[in-house]
Amino acid sequence: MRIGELAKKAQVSRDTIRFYERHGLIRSDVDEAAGNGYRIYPEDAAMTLEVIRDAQAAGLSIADITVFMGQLAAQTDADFDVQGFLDGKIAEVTARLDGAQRFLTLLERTKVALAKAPQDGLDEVRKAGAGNGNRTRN
Amino acid sequence: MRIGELAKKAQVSRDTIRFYERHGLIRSDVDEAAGNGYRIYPEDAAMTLEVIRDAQAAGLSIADITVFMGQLAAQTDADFDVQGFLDGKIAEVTARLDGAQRFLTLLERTKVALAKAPQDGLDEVRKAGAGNGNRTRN
DNA sequence: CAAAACCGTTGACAATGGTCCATGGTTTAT
DNA sequence: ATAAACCATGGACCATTGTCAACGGTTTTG
Repeated sequence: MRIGELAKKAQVSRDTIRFYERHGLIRSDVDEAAGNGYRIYPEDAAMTLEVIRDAQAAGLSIADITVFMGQLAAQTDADFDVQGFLDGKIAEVTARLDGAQRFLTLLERTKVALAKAPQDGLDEVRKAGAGNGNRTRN
Repeated sequence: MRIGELAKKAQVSRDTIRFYERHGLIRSDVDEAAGNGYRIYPEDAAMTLEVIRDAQAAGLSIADITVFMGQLAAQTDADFDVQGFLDGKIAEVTARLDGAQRFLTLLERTKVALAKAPQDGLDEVRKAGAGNGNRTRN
């Protein structure tokens, strides 16, 4: 499919797709049949873009995602510690997920407290504070 | 406490603290007693820094966090739709959390698959694809 | 067929979140 | 008392993640 269709399907801009492509996250081939220089993107590209979105939500950088995609595509690099890389990322993402979850709880508590007592009454929230959204460490 | 102590306690650089302060996320007062220009940070600043970390993990921008902190500090702004803001952020964070969770699942599946079949055998993972980490939409 | 919509490439621009450096003063440890 | 460690301020600098503009060609549509 052409870039415009993909962009619409995946809800990202054409420029973003090109940006990802420049960084090796997506690939396309020039349509040799039609002699225009147009590029054709594989069907699964839309799915790839979803994975990228999720990976970004998980806090991975473009560089990280590129590595991960490389492994998914079986670019077996020999002497690159995939398990190490994956373990590292799993740990990072888990930590980030915990933090995000904690913050979501705080947001929700704030909302309730603020709805209840429009002017004040946030002290409970403030006291509960940073911690305590199922915290384990500390 | 002084900036160095806070930095150590919260595991961020002094520069980062100053950066946050410039953006209104943290505040400090000049120590008037001691006539040096040194600044004193309140005890709860370390906790604030933890909240900031969590909020960032949840994908909020510094600007967003500033607004949120303002509300927590009861900077009641009148005619600012706090509930709307909170609802919006809760929705955003929830979505991000879902995406991150999905990606974490993918990471874990990849790890297992790759451990099992060092050379290939990623097709199962690839086929399961983007979706399917408890997805609701689509 | 003409206008509108699309495509490619290149390179500049921008916002975000920090980090680093220079300068000059203060405190603490030896 | 002197060096090492700390502090403040200001501004330059950096990577990341896109976005936009310009230019020229192609396809689609009315």
